[in-house]
Amino acid sequence: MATTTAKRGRPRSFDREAALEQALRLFWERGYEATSVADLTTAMGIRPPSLYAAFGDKGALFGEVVDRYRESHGAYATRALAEEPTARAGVARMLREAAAMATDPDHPWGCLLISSTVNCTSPEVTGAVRELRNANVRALESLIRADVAAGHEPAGTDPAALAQFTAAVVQGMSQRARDGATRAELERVAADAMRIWP
Amino acid sequence: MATTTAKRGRPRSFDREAALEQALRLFWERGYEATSVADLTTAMGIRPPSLYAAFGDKGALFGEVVDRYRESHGAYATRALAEEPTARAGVARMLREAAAMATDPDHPWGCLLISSTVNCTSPEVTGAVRELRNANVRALESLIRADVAAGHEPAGTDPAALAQFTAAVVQGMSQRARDGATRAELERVAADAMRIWP
DNA sequence: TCATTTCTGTAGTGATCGCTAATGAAATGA
DNA sequence: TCATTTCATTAGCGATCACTACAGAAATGA
Repeated sequence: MATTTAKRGRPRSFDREAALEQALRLFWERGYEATSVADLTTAMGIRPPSLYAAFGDKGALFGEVVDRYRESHGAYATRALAEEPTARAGVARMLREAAAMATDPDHPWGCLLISSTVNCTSPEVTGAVRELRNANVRALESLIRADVAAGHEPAGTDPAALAQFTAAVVQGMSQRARDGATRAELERVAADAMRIWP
Repeated sequence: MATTTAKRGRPRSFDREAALEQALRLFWERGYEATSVADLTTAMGIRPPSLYAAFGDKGALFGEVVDRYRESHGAYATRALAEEPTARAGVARMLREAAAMATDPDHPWGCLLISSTVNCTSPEVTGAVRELRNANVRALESLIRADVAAGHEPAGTDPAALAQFTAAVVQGMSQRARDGATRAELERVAADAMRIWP
């Protein structure tokens, strides 16, 4: 594994996790393609050979950044859907927290999974992150469908349509945050979006 | 003006409008930054000096592309809001047509004004197009406000919130289209979004 | 102590970026 | 005809792209 601690030879002189966090911030703010390896090494405080030895290449580093993002800043969505008693309550909480996350002044605005691979020339990178987004839509649809089957939602509920609508709103909120929309404005968008539930 | 016909000297040997349309397609599909001048000259069928003589530089060419887009593929939104009798009817039509436009197989998916400058390193280009988006939100808010004042919408209507919500949905639909959402799926999103109107 | 292993810093690689100098070709007006 | 004007072509500018060969430095086990 890339994260195992070396037992022999000269030890790494930088904090791998701290360097990864710097890379995450940079990719979040500028996107995959617009972030150069020179930008990364400067922000991470290391030289190119150290980056390549520790992370492979730019694409593999971005892959680790995506994983780290999903387990940290992006984990609120999975948590909201898993912890709330119904899909409806989960989506409401997810949208509410998305408004707060996307406008948090402590980190770049918007969602890394949504913005960082827009206009990316690498089909592999673009496709991998797109697949994560589309998988999230399918997972949400399944969650709603299960809730309808269990009688937690009205029989007229359309799981696919609700999932698509929710995805569009979340992704639109991310873009609006990048354009300067405030947390209050996006919380209002989130609350309005919930009114379409049957 | 850049569009006036030359009266003396060797005439231009290519169709400026046709070349501009090719540039529009490329910028629409790949975004501003990921489209290189070499890509552009190949698609436009000209050599770099001809591009620079006719359009200035890459940024100016993109500016003309944006203008052309707003007057062609992007004009449906302004038309919808201007031609329908109420803001509500205008927004409903705009969202419906946005679903069709964003998934039209005859051109790149999504909206050029929304996607082409995401992750762009030029503050001028990014800022100019962001301002167009934000101006559209403000214009929609004013339209709704005027409609409320004229009694065409219920007194409880919140123009700013409705404009933000509509902007988020439109921008989310563009992103979903780029991820492969179908016209029918986005038309359903558009129809659902209208249900939040009072 | 010393060979082995792994990391770090210097200094690049070839490719591509946006852009342009220089020259010749094709039109005009006089 | 012929000077003038404008465009097209070739070729290449310096800067930056992702990435790496190489050598020295710092740890290990024997």
